[in-house]
Amino acid sequence: MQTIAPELAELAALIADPGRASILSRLMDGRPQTASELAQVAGVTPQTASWHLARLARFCLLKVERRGPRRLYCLANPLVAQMLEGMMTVAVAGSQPLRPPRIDDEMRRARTCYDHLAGELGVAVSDAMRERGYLVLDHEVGELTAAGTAFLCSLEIDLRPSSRHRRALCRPCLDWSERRPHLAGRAGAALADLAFRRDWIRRRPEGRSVEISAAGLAAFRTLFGARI
Amino acid sequence: MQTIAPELAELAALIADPGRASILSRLMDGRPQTASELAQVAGVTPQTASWHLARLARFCLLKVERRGPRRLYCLANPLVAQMLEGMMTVAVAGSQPLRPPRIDDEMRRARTCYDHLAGELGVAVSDAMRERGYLVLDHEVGELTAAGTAFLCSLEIDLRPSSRHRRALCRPCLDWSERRPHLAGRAGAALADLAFRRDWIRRRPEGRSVEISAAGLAAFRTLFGARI
DNA sequence: ACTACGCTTCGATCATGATCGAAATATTCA
DNA sequence: TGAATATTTCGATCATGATCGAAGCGTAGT
Repeated sequence: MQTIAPELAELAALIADPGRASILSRLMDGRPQTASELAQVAGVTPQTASWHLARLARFCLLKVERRGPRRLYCLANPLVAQMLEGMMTVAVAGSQPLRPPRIDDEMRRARTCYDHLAGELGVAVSDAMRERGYLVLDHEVGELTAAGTAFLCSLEIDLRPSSRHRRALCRPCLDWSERRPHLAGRAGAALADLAFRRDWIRRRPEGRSVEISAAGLAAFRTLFGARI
Repeated sequence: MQTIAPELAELAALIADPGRASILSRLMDGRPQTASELAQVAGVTPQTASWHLARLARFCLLKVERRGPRRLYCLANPLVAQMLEGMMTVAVAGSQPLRPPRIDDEMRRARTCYDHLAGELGVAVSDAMRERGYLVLDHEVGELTAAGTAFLCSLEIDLRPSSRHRRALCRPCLDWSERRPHLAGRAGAALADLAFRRDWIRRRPEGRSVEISAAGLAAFRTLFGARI
């Protein structure tokens, strides 16, 4: 019986190293990062990181872009991000009984998940939108209502599909720190984009977590009705 | 920065062994199987398989049910199946350039993917339903149209949600052998269930692949318009 | 209670691959 | 062209975990 089990094992082995897992996890913030930065994140020397990055890129998990003397790495495509999403969801569930849930507070509070909001912020915004009837969001399925579409349009959020790749408008993404679904898909990405543009949230120099500005806190509370 | 990278790596390491990958891949057919069967699939001795199974079960990737002197193992929950789906999709894409795509012919022809149809059959049926306007199916998003709902109802397919877990009615699952999406979710599961009940397809004693009966071939062609 | 069978635990062996120092390569800027 | 910096390649070392034989355990049937 020929199956894809060998390929599956090969892929898993690629993620099974703590250093590479850290790199992939870090790249889930969607921003291209240099080999040196990723070496630091992984807690290994640059030459070791280089070896890890080469393996990940050879398997097309990573895309590399040469910018001057440095190389910027990022996840190869949304499929990889979605796969990691799924694995993280199972990972926290599976390792739960043994390990105390030691998650960085800033990370839990607010972060980006590839291209959309996650953490308490992401879940709170999604919950609020659901309560207002803008959204139907489940562990497996998500749908933006007419009212929700109108609401997002009133915020000048562009929900038109990109020409390149067709993407789901609205889909759930299981938040691994909150263990509840939050909004992902084009709508989630557009919302995060808006939040950055209006300076509601700012990327912290270190890590995937984001800082909620005072204006952002007010906006999420009043505009969305988020309890945060 | 505390992340879930360690847990992610731990989970990946669990799948990274060829034997365990074979076991997980095999269990994707949705049927509980004994430790001995799985040992044979993995190509290892029973005591080695036992060790693998214990590790998988400890991480809650597998559920075990004691039936007499033997133990039946199956995937712990649909989340695990969906994660493996995602990994397989990336795995075939990533390892493609190097490896010749040596996939078992029967497997490619028709198989089950956890609870729905896959392979040429699964894709052909999904394509046909799409062409008839029953279905909108994309790499990321799926929707059953009113006509599609009516069609499935006319086949006496029960689309009511199960009380236990809410599940998506209609979602795409990327077929790793065909590299195209096929129908999954409650609708896909119900359709596969119907196909088994009407003896359109039969499980082969060995492996995950299914055999299409003569009646099945006729049914898929005439009822669905599938080119298969 | 005894036997048969499926499965698991223990112990020892062995192979794969992660790591880093040292050195080479590539790119930009002066 | 030469210096500075980022990154990769090479080589040697070392640790983790996969494997199977042997033995132990638990369940079902006689």
